[in-house]
Amino acid sequence: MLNRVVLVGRLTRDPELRYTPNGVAVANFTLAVNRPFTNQQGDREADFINIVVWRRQAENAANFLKKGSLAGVDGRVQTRSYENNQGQKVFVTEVMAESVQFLEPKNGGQGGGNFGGPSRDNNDYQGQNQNRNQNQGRKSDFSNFDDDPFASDGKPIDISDDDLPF
Amino acid sequence: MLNRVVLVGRLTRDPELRYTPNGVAVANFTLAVNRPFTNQQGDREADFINIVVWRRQAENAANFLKKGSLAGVDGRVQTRSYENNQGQKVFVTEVMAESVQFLEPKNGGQGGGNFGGPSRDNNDYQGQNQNRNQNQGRKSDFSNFDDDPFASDGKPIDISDDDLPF
Amino acid sequence: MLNRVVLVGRLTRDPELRYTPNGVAVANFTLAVNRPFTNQQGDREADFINIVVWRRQAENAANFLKKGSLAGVDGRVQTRSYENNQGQKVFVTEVMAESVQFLEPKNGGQGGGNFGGPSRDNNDYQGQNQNRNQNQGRKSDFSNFDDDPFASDGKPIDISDDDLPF
Amino acid sequence: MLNRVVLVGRLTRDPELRYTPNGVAVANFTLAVNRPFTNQQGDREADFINIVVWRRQAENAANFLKKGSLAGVDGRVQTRSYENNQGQKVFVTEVMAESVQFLEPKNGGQGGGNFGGPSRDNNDYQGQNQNRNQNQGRKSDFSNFDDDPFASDGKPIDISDDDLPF
DNA sequence: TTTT
DNA sequence: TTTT
Repeated sequence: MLNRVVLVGRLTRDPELRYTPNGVAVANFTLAVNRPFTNQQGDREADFINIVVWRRQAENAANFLKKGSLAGVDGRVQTRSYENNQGQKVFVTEVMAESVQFLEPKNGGQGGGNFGGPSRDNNDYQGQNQNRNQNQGRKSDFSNFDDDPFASDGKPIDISDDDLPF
Repeated sequence: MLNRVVLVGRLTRDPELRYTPNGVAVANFTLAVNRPFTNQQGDREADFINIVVWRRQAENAANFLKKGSLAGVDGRVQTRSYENNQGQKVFVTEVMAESVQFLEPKNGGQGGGNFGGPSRDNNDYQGQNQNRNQNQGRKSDFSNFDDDPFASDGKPIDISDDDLPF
Repeated sequence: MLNRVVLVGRLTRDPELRYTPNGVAVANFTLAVNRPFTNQQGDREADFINIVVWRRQAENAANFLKKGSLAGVDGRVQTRSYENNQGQKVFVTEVMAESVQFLEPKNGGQGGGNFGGPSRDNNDYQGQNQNRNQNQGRKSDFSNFDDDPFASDGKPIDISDDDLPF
Repeated sequence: MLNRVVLVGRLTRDPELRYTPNGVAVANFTLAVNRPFTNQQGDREADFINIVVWRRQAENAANFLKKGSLAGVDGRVQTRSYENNQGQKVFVTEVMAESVQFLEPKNGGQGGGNFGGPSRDNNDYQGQNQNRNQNQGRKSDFSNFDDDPFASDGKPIDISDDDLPF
């Protein structure tokens, strides 16, 4: 069933990176998303939405995002519950990010790096594209960067899993 | 900042309709949205997402949706907090629905009624469309229904606020 | 960069299924999505949005959807261009569906079957879920169907790739 | 019926601002949205998506966005057709933006201004919020940056129609 | 506290 | 006809 969320906001704190017993990376952070309207007192409020990311993207988030970073998230709303130390059931609603976009420019550059997206799917998608885009020939040229995924000239960079040194 | 959620799922209970002291209608319900994947035990889980709707749409939801109804929601993620009777701060994340779509067929019909969308905006949008669509002339012909908003021939129907008898 | 579309509408024609030279399935169909407002003449118009689906989901679409079916789509907006027989460049905008949801009830049932979602990812997601949901234990039970993926009792069914007999 | 698009990308040219005979502002621009995957040649392609905005937001777009600007769009997919000078029917698919977010930082600032959202609705929403958020009182505190589009007291700023000097 |  |  359809379940889709897209958010753009700022991290309220540095991402927390952890590993499951099986060694899978998970990162948590909170996105403050300003509301497009003001409340009765004329103040602009924000929603504070908890984000969870897994695997490579969790590590990317931990490496590239920090408190205050502007980020975009594309994912799903998920709910779970647990019992707290008082034995009460606590219900949690959070966003499971399938892709995280880094929107903060670096070094006065024009910003807009992006990481995330399915890693294994990559090949599937390429296969698809190979067929659909044969008449297209339009490409963007994010060329010539090596180890440092953020070029010093401030150009926007899309960081796919394959480009990253981890 | 961008904050958009789209869900399709089933109501876990009848909507609860209330009125604020100022007489504004608010409805609450929970949408069970089945996950597209199964867990390690091979079970398909669901997310249980709390929805809030306001005003006319709240009343429409109360009138047209019930436990088990298939519904679509387009809205925003919102968070708030309150203090419970033990003096603990409880954080709540819910979806403020801007439009609710009724996806349950009625009377063996082919379903797909839709209500919601901005009521006041309607005129604005019409003004826009009047200009943009002058070359279009394509319309959908879900015609000829009168009082019963769900035509007996099972044709899909969009129920705008203006069509509804309240 | 973020690119997300979610649609619910009805097929204007049966899906067209084709195969690329490499044997990859592609299906095309058009979704008529009624606008939530009426035009100046009081008519409700619709948008006719071209959808492309790949691989297993293309075959599912061809098998389970037909003209008039109510369907949901979660995907991306894509553009491409080609040269027509008059040598003119034609620009095309369509939606590449990543998941397609079947919203048409069968046999007077309460509808809401869903197919699609990443096939290979399935395992990744399960791995994730195995960790996140250990306190959850909530499951939905789509049990006991065999060859015909649509149970005769009209229960809603999520058709994952693995469940399908192809 | 559900129809929702969210995009983040860069303008390929300055927005074109026009006025209808009735004096309603309309702006058009194209958003280049880089794909999250590379094609078979290893090139990263982009989708070039045409955006239409109306009224105040059209004027805001014309004033605040230019070729190369990073922008977010929340809107609907719309289709229309017209007859070209050769008498051929041309089909057009574009995104009608309901809100446009300015994501380009100004003068090395921390970026993320946002304009758009319904103007008339503002009051409606406030009325709603007045009731829902009485327990909230949380505001976001992105403090200590000055340069301009961000107020000196560090308050987060969404540029709503009312705040703008036109 | 969960739907089909 | 495309952005960074």
